[in-house]
Amino acid sequence: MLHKKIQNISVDCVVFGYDTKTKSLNVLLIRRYLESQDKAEVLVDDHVITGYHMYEHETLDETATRVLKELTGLTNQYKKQFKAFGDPDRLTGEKDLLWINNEKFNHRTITIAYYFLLKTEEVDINNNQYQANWFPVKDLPNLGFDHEQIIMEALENLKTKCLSEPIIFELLPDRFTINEVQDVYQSILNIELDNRNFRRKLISKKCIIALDEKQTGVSKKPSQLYMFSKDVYEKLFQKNYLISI
Amino acid sequence: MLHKKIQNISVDCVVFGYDTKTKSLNVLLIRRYLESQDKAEVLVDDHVITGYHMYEHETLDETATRVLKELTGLTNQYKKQFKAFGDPDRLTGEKDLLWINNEKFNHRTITIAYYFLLKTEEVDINNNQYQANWFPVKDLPNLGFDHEQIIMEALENLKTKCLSEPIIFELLPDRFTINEVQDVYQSILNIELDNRNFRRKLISKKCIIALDEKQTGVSKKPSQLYMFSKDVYEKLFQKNYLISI
DNA sequence: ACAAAAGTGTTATCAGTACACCCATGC
DNA sequence: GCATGGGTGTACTGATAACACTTTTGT
Repeated sequence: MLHKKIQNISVDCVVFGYDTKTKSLNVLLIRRYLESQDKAEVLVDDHVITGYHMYEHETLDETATRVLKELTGLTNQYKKQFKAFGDPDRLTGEKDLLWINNEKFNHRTITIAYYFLLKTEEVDINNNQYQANWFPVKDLPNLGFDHEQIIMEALENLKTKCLSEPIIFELLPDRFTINEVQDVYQSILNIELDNRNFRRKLISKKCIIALDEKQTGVSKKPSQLYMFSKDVYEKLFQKNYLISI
Repeated sequence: MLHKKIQNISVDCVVFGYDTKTKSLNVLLIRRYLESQDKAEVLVDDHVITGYHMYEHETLDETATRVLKELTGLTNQYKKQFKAFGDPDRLTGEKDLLWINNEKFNHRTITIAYYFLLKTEEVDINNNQYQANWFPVKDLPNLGFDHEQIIMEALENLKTKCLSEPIIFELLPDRFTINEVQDVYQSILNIELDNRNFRRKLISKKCIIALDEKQTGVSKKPSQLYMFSKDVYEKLFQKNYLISI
């Protein structure tokens, strides 16, 4: 009883990570692979985001947290419920039908979609059963179900939200350089920023704290490291009601 | 088959309207009333927002549109899906249980919540079966289920959204005064704005068009009427990526 | 010494804020 | 003629945007 699935409700999770090396915003996808019964033919071989049915006893947030933990082992990551997807035809692609029949899924399932922001280096993708891999949002592979749409809407929401809340730091290591922050903004928003102006603006914030440390192991001028203090941010936060329609 | 209910999924609609007379942001609520079988006792007498089960063949947006139409007769109103509510205990208040048992509802129902923005004067609340009435968001009556939470989260979303999109005009008549717009912002955001600055800012926008008309039937200086041109707005729109964390 | 990325300053323009009085109308 | 809300102008301040060169390090 306690772990009874709700057959027609699932939670799907778009997991965002940022790769500082390639300066790419990535999504964690799992492989969807199905052979015919005689193993002569590959019926389905593409990718999906991670998700699972809701259990009777869970809140939506708990389901999302459980799904992320199962994939990455991580808990306490930034998460945001951003939209429910419930079109009657959202699972009716040819390969989706093959997959659903094989897995005995409900054809009429609505999904509550979350996105997570996490530090790529905290995830060991080789250490899980799902053949999970990072893919750049700018170059996604073939995706099953309506998952491309879900990822794109997650990204839209993230674009808006990163402008007004300091969630960008969820994607970076605890100690980061100013240029890394700029790179993440540029990757998410798909724009170019002026380095001097950006640097001045960011450093002027009290919640961005310069550390007594520089980068090591780089073959160039090592850059100053900073941290973000959520504590300071929350103490100084005041909502501004700037109407800009 | 076509109209088969999905028993554990509903769409609930927070209907916002603005009363220019009382300068109040209102929510349209329906009465929830239940007597005991011998009619000797009133078991439930409070209010809820409007909602209904999703049908198998519908998208979520279609369900929301249908629910609004049934309550108000209106279609084509601004609507926004803003959150799903799925706590296991969201329908477990004492009166909620009485109500659910009487209506044969599913105890474990998740709801996808929408809010609508509409022009109060377009709704005839006397002309429907639900005993619907407007209530100020600042002075809500007792609400059933988790509907107070749903309304409050809808309001939070509306607060954020009205700062960056011209949705405020959905709440006003087609022809409005600048001061009316200011009043709506003040009601939604619960702040005071400087009239001169607000007026200058609004009039400077090309999508706000002065009409060759003034108010009539007022016992004071009649004010200039304006309209909002969605057309002009969309032509001139450009996203600004102002990072303000 | 060279390559590679880090870091730095000034100016012009625009937007936001604060603030108090006169105006036009209906009664 | 008076009560009511409508409408107006200016000066200050802070933020944004545009723009090119020097510095520091590892190799």
